[in-house]
Amino acid sequence: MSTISKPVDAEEAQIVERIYEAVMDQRLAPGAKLSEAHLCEAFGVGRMRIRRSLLILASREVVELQPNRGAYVAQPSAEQAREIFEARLAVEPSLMRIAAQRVSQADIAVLQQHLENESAAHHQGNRREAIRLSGQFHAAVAQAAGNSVMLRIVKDLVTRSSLIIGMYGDAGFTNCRDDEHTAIVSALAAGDADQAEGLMRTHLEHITQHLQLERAPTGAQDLLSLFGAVVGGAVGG
Amino acid sequence: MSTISKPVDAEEAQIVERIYEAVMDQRLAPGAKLSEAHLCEAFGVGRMRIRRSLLILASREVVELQPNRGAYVAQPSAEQAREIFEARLAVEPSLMRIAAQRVSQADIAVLQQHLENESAAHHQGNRREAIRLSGQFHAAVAQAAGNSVMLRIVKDLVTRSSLIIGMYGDAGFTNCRDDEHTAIVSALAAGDADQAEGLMRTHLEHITQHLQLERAPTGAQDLLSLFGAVVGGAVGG
DNA sequence: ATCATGAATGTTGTTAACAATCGTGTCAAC
DNA sequence: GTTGACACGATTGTTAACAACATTCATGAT
Repeated sequence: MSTISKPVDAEEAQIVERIYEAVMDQRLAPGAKLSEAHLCEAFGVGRMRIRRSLLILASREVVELQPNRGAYVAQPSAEQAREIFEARLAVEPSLMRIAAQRVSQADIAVLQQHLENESAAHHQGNRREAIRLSGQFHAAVAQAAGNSVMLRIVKDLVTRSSLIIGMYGDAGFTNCRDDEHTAIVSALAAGDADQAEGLMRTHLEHITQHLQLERAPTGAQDLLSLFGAVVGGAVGG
Repeated sequence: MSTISKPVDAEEAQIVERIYEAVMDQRLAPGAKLSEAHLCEAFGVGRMRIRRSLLILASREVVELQPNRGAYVAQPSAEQAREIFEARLAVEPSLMRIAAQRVSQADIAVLQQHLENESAAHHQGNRREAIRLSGQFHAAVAQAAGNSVMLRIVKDLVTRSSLIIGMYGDAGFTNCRDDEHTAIVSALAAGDADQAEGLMRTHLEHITQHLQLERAPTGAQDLLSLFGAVVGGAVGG
C-alpha cells in the first residue's frame, strides 16, 4: 500500500520503497554503506537497476552518493534536522485543515485501523513495527487528505525524520506517542479543522523537544570534523 | 545562484538546472519530447549523463519517462494541478511566517533587487525573462526564509506550476502580478507575519483563479481519457 | 615502534556494443 | 479507397567489459 511514486519501473519502485521502509524503521542506520554489489545480490537485479534506485534515493536526500566512494544512508546535519522539522511544522498542520475538511468515513476507518495496529505493536513489544507504523501514520493522514503531492512531501520528510531521531533522539524514544495520534484522528473524525491543526502542531513540537541537536551525532561519525576542531588548536605547537 | 541540489555531480546538476529553467520560462512546452541523442548533442555529454539527469527530473515529476518511448516534459492532469496549487496554498503562506520572522536586511535587499528586475523585464517587454523571474520570486522568498528543505519543495512546486499555467492558463497571462510581489516584500520588510501570510495566500488564489482546469489541456492530449468515458456508455449495447 | 611508500584488491564510473521495442511507411488484399 | 500485415528505421533498454579511483595491507626506512 501507499506506493507513492512510480519511478518509471515497477521493479525499481519496489527497491526504492523497500529501502525507504528500512530507513523508516531504523533497520538501516544513518551512515550505513549501501554497496552496489551487495544490493544487487539482495534484490536479485542487475547493477543498472541498483544504480538507478540509488540515484532516486539520493535525489530525495535519503542516501548520499559520494563520488568514487559509494552510497551511504544520509546523516542529516543538525542544521538540516532543524530545517526538516521546521518544514514539517509548516506543512503538516496545514495539511490537517485539508484533511479535516475532506476525509471520508472510509478514510477514518483506515486511520482507526492504523491506530489499532500501532497499539498492538506497542503491546507486543514489537519496537521495529511500532516505529514503522508511528512514522507511517503521518503519511496515512496525508493520504486521507487526498493530495498525492503533499503525500510525497510528507513521506520524504517523515523518512528523513527517522534518520534524525536515530541520530539525535533520546535513547528508547520512538517516533511518536500513540495517544496524540488518537486525538488527531478524533479531531479529524469530528471534522474539527482547528483542533486537528493544533494537535498536529503540538505533536510535532513534542517530537522536536526530544531531540538533542547540539549533541554530537551518534553512529558512524565523521571523524574529520570530530577531531578537526580539537586538533586545530593542539597541533602545530 | 540558487543551485538548490547537488545531484552527485556538478555537470549533472547543471543539466538538470538548465532543463528546470527551460521549463520555468516555458521554452520547453508540456509534452515536448526530450530525446536522448538530441540532449547528448545539446549538452555535449555522453548518454549516461543524460539518462541520469532525466531520471532525476522524472523523480521530481518535471518530466515523464515512458518505457521504450522516451522522456517527455510532464503534462500535469487537472487533478495534479489542483493538488499542486493546494500544496502551494498549504506551504507558502506558512513559509511567509518563517520568512517574516527571520529575514535579514540583506535578504530584503536581494528581494527588492529581484522586484526591480521583474519590473524591468516587464517594461522591456521581455516576456520570457518576466515569466522566469516571476516564478523565481517564490523561490527567492523561500531562500530568504533560510530553509533549504522548503526551498526545494517550493522550487519543485513552482516549476510544475509553470507547466500548469502553460496548459490551463489564460492566454497571455503570466505567472504572477508584480504589484502583489511588491506588497509581499513590503510586509516582510516590516516584519509583519500576518500580513505576509495573508498576502501570499490571496496572491496564490489569484493565480489559481486564472486557471481553467475543466478545459481540455492544450497540446498533445490524451485521447484515451478523452474518449474512454464516452465509449464506456455507448459501446456494448 | 612509527610512519611513509607502494602494490594489491575491491568498488565505483564510463564506454561501447548489443538486444528489444516502438513508430512509420510501404505494399498487398479486400 | 480503406484496411491490414509486414518490414524497415530509429530510439530506448540492457549488458558486459574496461578504466579510474579509493582503501587496505604489507614492506621497508627512519
